Order: sequence, then structure tokens, then C-alpha cells
Amino acid sequence: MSAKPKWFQTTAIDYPNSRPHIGTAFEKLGADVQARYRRMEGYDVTFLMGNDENTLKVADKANELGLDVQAYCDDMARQFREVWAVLDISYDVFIQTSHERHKACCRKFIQKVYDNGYIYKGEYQGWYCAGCEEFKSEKDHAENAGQCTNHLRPLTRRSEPCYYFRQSAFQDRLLKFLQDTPGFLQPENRRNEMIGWLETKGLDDINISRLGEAWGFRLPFDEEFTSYVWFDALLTYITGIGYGDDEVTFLAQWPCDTHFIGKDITRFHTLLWPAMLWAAGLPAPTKVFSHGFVTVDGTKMGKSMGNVVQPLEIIANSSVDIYRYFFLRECAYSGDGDYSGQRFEEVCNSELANNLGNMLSRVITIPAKSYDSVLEGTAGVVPQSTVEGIDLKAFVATVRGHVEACRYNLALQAIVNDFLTPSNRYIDTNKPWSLVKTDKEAAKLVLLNMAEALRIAAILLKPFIPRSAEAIYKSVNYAKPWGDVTYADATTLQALPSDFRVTAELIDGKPKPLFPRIG
RNA sequence: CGCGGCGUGGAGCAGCCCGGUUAGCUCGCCAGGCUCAUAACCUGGAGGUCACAAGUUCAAAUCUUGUCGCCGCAACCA
Repeated sequence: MSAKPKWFQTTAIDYPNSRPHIGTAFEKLGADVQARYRRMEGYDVTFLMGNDENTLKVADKANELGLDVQAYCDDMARQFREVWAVLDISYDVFIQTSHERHKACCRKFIQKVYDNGYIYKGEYQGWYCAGCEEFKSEKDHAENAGQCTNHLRPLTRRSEPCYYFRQSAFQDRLLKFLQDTPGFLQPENRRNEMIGWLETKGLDDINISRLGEAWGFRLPFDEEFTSYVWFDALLTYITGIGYGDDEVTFLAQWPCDTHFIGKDITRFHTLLWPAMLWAAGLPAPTKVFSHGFVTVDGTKMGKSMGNVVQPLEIIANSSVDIYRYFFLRECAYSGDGDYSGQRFEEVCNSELANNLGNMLSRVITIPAKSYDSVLEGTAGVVPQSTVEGIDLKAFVATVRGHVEACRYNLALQAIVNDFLTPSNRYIDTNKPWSLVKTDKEAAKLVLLNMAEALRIAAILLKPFIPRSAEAIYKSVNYAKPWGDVTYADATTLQALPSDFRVTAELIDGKPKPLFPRIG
């Protein structure tokens, strides 16, 4: 029994057709901030991510490269995890859907749904291309004059046996659930879309089986069939925490506190997924956050556009934290955001280098040069605020509210505009560099106050730019271990138990720039 | 009439839900200041009829309707 409250969150799982780009990374980043914040706040966090491998496209890609499918998947998973490691994505569990444990647990789930009477055998009818060996959508058929665009031959009407999931049985319950549970789907406008979808289109039963495919997992009650991708992908969220073979762990985690997903798959997560869970006798997730997309220079990113940008390309010329800061500060998580090299430079130079990084240099250099790095007599002295009229409790509460609602851009905006900028102003107003010549004791207090501002900023920034926040924090002998700080520590001005001392590494009496200007 | 979003000083955005202080913020630009600091920091300034039109109102960027323009989704390209 843990005394800590649990916090279970996931991102969507990714198709390993190609390496992650800044769009997929955006999702992981947003989720990571939440996970880091929750850990700071004392939650027992489980953060799950993974790759969605049981799809024909993945098998096709592997075959195209002449690779064993499993080997291909494992290698891609390695590559994905490398990127996530570079970005400091602090996931706890990484699932690959092609692994046997996941498949075995899925089979238990699907058997349960079958036993509960929500799966029935039927016929699937559709337009079939013998060349592709797959069904095409009605839309494909209508738009291409009944021809397959790959093989330029007519599609034929074909039917085959299949298994349906009785999604329609949950129509009313879902509608009521969405209407009665405002916090379930965020942002709000997407909730309206889903309610609208239910009211106008309603739910059909869906074909959850595929016939004659080797890749994927077999239905437990009919081994001739494999499972439809979505029925297997969504299940990572429960198999990853023990569903099927470790009920104790599973029940301690579920329901999920937040699924972080892209806006394109909102329907699967807010209609199909709750229905699936209910069909198996499990509760729906607590919350689904449907984020926007990242565009590049104002246009949609995609292979066909040839403008796919990968995280490592950007980081090669900057740093992880600059990367993190840019997307978190510039792209509202609830909507679409844009990446451009020029904007990237602007934001990083002005807010990170000139504002935050420069502030650290200003605060460290004078004590280092004029006081031999120690401000004697400052032990036990309670600092004063550098921001006139600020109510720290209210300010931290505002930032906290933004973080919990995934308004990361607003949280960072508040920290920079309402805290860091005024603190920089405080230095100019109080001129410690000249005070040090006339009243060395008074100058100490000014510097002490500035150091306190840095402490508060470092704590608030910890979930966003963990490495840099730590570097700031460890530049001064703050008392509390970095690993133990919480947002509550930023709500009060705290005296140092021993005299202020510069602990940053100095080169020629100056700290190394935290964020070098770029460009 | 498929659904939805957007159009605010040179650029990017906030405000709009719950109409009412001189329409905010970041970048850029101009002029000063400072010199501790990463040519960084601070102060001041120029620049907007809040897409357009009509309506509701004592009062509209904010509500209603219409027009124009741009963009997403609807199809396993995050």
C-alpha cells in the first residue's frame, strides 16, 4: 500500500513506419511535462508509451526492406526510444504490441468481451481489390470510379465472414457519459464534436477481425482471424500495467488519469475505447486530452510535402531544453502550433538566453568577483521578493492551474513575463554592481533576493526544462535537495540555512552561459 | 446547404464564453539609459477604423446575421 496517490498516464502509441518527427515528439513532450509535474507533486506516476506494430503497413515496410518483421519492429522501437531518451521523455513503460505478453493479454480481454456477449459473427461486405488483397472504403470506390488507384483495375464487391464488436450497444451510455462528464474530453470543443457525432451519425458495430493475415494476434475464439489494429492498439493502455496477468498492479493503476493523444484519433479514444472497456466490465479513462498538430512554416507536415522535421535535426544545433522550451512555449497544446527556424531562434534567444540565462549570469558574477563567492552573514536571512506586489501563493497557483490544464504555453508565459522580467528589472533598479562599492552589506541583500528569485524560477521550470532548471538550482547552495522540491516550495521566500555560496562552476570568475545564443 | 477552426499595429499571438478602464504580450523597428551580465539588461516611442457589412445595445474586438478570404477534419499520413 503506497501512501502516495497514483497517477497513470499514456500517450498514443506510434506506428513505426518511419522515425518520429516533431509532431509525434510534441505529444510525448506534453505528456512528459505532466508526468514530471505530478512526480514533483508527490504522485506515484506511471507513464506509458509504445509502438503499434500489429498493422499491415508495418509488415509491408519490413518486407519491402527485406527484413524479418519482428526484427524490423524491434529495431524501430530502439530508434524511437533513442529519440525519446534524447528529449528526456520520462516514460516508465514502453510497450511493443508485437510482443507475446501484450498479445496474450489482448486475447484475454477480447475473450472477456466475447463472453460478455459484445462480439458476434457476421459478414463484411465491401469493395475489394484483388491486387492489393484488401478492402477499399466506399469513398475510394466513389472517387475513383470504382477502380483501384494502385492497380487500375475495377474493385469487386466481396463479402467475407468477420467478427463485429457491438459498439452500438453503448450509444446511449456514451452520449450520457460525454454530456455528464465535462472533464473527460479536453479541450472542450472536441467534446462538442464527439457529442455531435453521436447525435447525428451514431455508432455502428465495427468489424474487429481480419481474415488471412499472418501478422497480428489471433482471436482466441476463432484462430482463423487476426484482430483489427485498433482493438489491439488501445489495449496497450491496460496490458502495459498488468491487465491479463497481474490484476493487483492493474487495478491499482486503472482507470487512466490522462490519455494524451492527437486530435485525429479523438474518436477512437473517446467513443470506441470507453465502449470496449465497458464491454469488458472496466471503467472508462478519467480524461483524454486531444492535442493539436505541429505545422512547419505554416504548412502541414507530411511525407508528401517533403517537409518532415525530426527532433534530432533541431537539437543538433541547440539543446534538448531549448527544444523543449520552444514547443512548450510556442505551441498551445490544445491547438495547432507552428515551427519555423526563425521563430525558434527568436524565442530561444530572447526568453532563454537573454532573460533566464543572462539573469543567472548576472546573479552569480558579482558574488563570485566581489565576495569570493560567499555572502557572509546571510545565513538565516529571509529574502525579499524581487517582484513588486506579487502574491507568491497566488502566482504559483496560477502556474499550477495552467500546468494541470496542459496550458503549458501560458504557464511559461506567466513565469517569464510576470516573474523573470520583473526580476531583471529589480537588478537594474537596485544596481548591486554600484552598491557593492558604496554599501557592501546592502548589496548582499539585493543579491540574496535575486538568488531567491532564481530558486523559485528553477522550481517552477523543473517539469519543462529539467536539466537547465537543475543547473540553475545547483548554482547556489539552496538547502533542499533538488530531487525533493515541489511547487509548494516556490510559494514562500526561504532563508538559506548557511551563508549564500556560489556553487556553480566558474571560468574566469564567470559561470558558463546556460543558454548560448544561437543563430 | 457535411463538421470545425481562423482572420487583432511589420511578424507571431492573447483577449471574445460572462459586452463597459488609455485593446494586452513576445519579436522586430526608433530614441535614450546602464555597464553586473550571454552585443545581454532597463526606460520611453512610433505603428492597429480588432477581415468586411448590417443588426441588438446607453455601450461591441467581445452578442446576432450575412459576405469575403485562409485552413483543418471527414480517408490507419501524429
